[in-house]
Amino acid sequence: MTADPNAEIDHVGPVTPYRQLAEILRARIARGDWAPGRPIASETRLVQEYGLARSTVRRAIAVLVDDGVVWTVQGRGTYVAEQLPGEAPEGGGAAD
Amino acid sequence: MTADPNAEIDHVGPVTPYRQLAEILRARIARGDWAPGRPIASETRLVQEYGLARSTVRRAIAVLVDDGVVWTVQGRGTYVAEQLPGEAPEGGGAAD
DNA sequence: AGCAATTTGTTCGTATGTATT
DNA sequence: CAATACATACGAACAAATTGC
Repeated sequence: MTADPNAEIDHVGPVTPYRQLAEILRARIARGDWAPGRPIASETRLVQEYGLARSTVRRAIAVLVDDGVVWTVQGRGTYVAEQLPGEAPEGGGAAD
Repeated sequence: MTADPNAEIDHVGPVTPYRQLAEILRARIARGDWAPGRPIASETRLVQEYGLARSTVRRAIAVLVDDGVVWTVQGRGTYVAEQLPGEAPEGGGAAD
């Protein structure tokens, strides 16, 4: 079961905001909001979009970095991995 | 009697973790792990090193701040005091 | 070369809720 | 009930890297 990419943050339920955001971002990437090799929204942008503190946004992103879904470059941004975890590398051919 | 600067946190004994950490850090400063005027390890680092919650680490540091062993600056770090409590100021000369 | 804007990295300050002792 | 400990969240300041002018 994947998260709803259009979901908003629920500050009441049992799931913490940073976990919610991590799954939302994961869903948005899977949906194609940001293509592999391209940067996702900046932390500041996500702060504004989801009404969370930057530290919370960073925590959510850290989850995805840990999962290999994105990687970050200081001064540049956070990029979607070329090979998403669980995705087969390009080229459908069988090995030699 | 001073604490063992190489000690780890004992979650079983009667001495609470934050007090243990305070004494360990005090011992490490006395030993010279961090020189006067220089920053000690960050809270996050200590959290990882000692397997404690940040709030517990902060509580330990608060003890040392209270004792004048260190002082903290938001956004910068926690610094070892130039004149450690109980230490005579430099220069052996008599006062004027 | 310098400067400003943007963006991520790091750090401490504070508060709340929950659980344990 | 009080003290302790942990997880989470928001806030603020500063540092470092990148980019464009």
